[in-house]
Amino acid sequence: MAGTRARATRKADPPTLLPAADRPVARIAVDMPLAHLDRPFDYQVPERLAEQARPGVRVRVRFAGQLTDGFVLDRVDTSEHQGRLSWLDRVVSPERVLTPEVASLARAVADRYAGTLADVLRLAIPPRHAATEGALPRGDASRPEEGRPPDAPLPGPWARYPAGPAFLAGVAAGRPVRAAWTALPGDSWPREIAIAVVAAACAGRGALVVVPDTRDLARVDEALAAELAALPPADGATDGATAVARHTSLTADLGPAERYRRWLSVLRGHVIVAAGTRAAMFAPVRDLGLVVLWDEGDDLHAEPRAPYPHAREVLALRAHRAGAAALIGGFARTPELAQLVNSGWARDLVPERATIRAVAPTVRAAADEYELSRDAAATTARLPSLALRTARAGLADGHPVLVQVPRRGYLAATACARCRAKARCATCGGPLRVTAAQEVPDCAWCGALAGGWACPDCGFGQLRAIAIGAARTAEELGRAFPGIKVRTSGGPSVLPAVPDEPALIIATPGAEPVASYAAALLLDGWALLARPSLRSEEEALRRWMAAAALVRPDGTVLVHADASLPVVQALIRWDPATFAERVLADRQPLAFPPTVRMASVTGEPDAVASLLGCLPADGGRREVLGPVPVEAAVPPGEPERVRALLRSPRADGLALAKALHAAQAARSARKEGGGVRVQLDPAELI
DNA sequence: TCAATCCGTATC
DNA sequence: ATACGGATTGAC
Repeated sequence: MAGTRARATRKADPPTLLPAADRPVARIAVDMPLAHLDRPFDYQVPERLAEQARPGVRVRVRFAGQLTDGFVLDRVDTSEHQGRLSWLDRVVSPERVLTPEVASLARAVADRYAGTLADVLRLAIPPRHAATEGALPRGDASRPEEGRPPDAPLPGPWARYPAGPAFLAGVAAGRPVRAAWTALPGDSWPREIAIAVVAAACAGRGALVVVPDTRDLARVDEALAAELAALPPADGATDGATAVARHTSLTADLGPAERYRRWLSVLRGHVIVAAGTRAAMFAPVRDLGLVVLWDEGDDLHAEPRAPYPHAREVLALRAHRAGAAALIGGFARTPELAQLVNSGWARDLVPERATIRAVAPTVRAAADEYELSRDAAATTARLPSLALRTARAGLADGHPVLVQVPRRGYLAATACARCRAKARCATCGGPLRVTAAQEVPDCAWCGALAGGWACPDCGFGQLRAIAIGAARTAEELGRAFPGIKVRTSGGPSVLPAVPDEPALIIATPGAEPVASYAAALLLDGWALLARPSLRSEEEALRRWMAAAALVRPDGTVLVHADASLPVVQALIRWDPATFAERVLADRQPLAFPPTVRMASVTGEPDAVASLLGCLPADGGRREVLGPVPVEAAVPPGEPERVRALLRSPRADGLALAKALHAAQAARSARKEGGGVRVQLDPAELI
């Protein structure tokens, strides 16, 4: 002993430490978001932790000389590792927070998005709150199937969809039926979701509902409470609270204690249904039988933290792996969902035309382009007379009238100065942009200069920048309708609902108060369509339909856009599914997502170049566009940023993600600095 | 000849 | 990240 005293830095393991008799090796997912360390590490389980160190528990381990958090993935007999194993330092809590289902889902999500398991686990598992863990009743709740299984729910509002009853029966039978749902206008969608959830509960399975925001969540929550309360309590229920409280809602804005309490009640099986916003997509619902995604086109479903997973993708992956049913939809539809239908993964769940005619308002389009283009700041001239007449008639009916105004501040894009077709790069199809710094427009994707551009539609040779005029609409309308109450909803102050009385309700998209409107005016639709985004059309349609869905069946919707445009036709016909299919078909020959897999690499020029240089060779099917400078203004002193796009066939998506992961691993192993952001399926490709 | 420092590499 | 090992440098 005395001989080793001099080696003060050496950590002397107490000689009393003995390995566990049973499976003495723990495989640990260490909380270390470095790409080259994204794999399990083995540790020796000391005897004293033999019982506690079960798969799924949080632990502390000594990793690279410092104590780090981690999760036990597995307990095994032996390790493949050549060197000596460290001892597991501490089991933080006996709670098995990482279930096998979520562990393997998180791994799949990391692989899909070129991210690390550690990053995904941080999104999936909320921070621990020790006091809450102790306060909540321990152990498993009784399973619903202990009693007589309740009768499958009656289709109710689902009978309005030809495929509705069959879908519901499939869910109730525990089959992995998957639907791409186009919801009928009106306010019955929360109840439709709740009924599908009840069907899953009848099969003794859990359900998970993800919605974009807390407003939608409140409505789903209410519907779930009503529909689940109607279920007979399970006969075998051991405590009254368990039998009644069958669902919970999860949002990020709850405090840490309440957030963890509700999440634990899902984990422990006290509730079998969870509804929530984005982060709930990883909720450890037991026996998952159904996942639901509402308003699948809302960009809130895209997680802004690495590795930037999208709720649609995660829930589809999850349903697939768990053998659960899936209900994905909204009023509108994205080409991504159309792709899921095309590939055969999901089946259409859409209403028939006769039903739509009966419940959807009449939609009319008024372009008034000439008037608008002459002077965007003109006052009442901005409101076509038809709009004023529509509003007046609606108010006379004794109901509120909704006015949807796009938000300000959209980026400048370019279009043909004559026919207004969006200007695209001749080389790769990306959008053209004009910056103050240069006279010749260039492509935002590949950087190719577009000197001598000519419009492919009309042959005109001049571009114009597109920007949106001020939205002084509320003021103008107030003047046009003296004596009528004008209320606004949007930005920081969102009205959840308004009473059924004559009033003008001015709202930005997504902030429309729930009401039974006599009419809706969808202003500046042409400007929404001119946004420099690949998604401008589908996004415009989504916003229009969300507003139009609040209008009474005998009401009128007036959209401020050219009626001959397919996207406007889709609104008039209330047929977002066909439109999404068409958008998808249009993107095929252009090699645009989602018909191809795209990834973006953003960061300082050197870092992006080095990452691209680290990419392993591929079979030549991968394409690199750029890098080009990022358009966004750089604060003084900040380094310039560039972006490269990678494009590959869909079938090579996993290989693309793997290559990007490998490139990041090579860079992080070499300690190369400079933040590089790697994003698969980037939301905006401007 | 020894110690202080640098660089590269592994992290169970 | 950080910590360690091996190589390198520099002072006695």
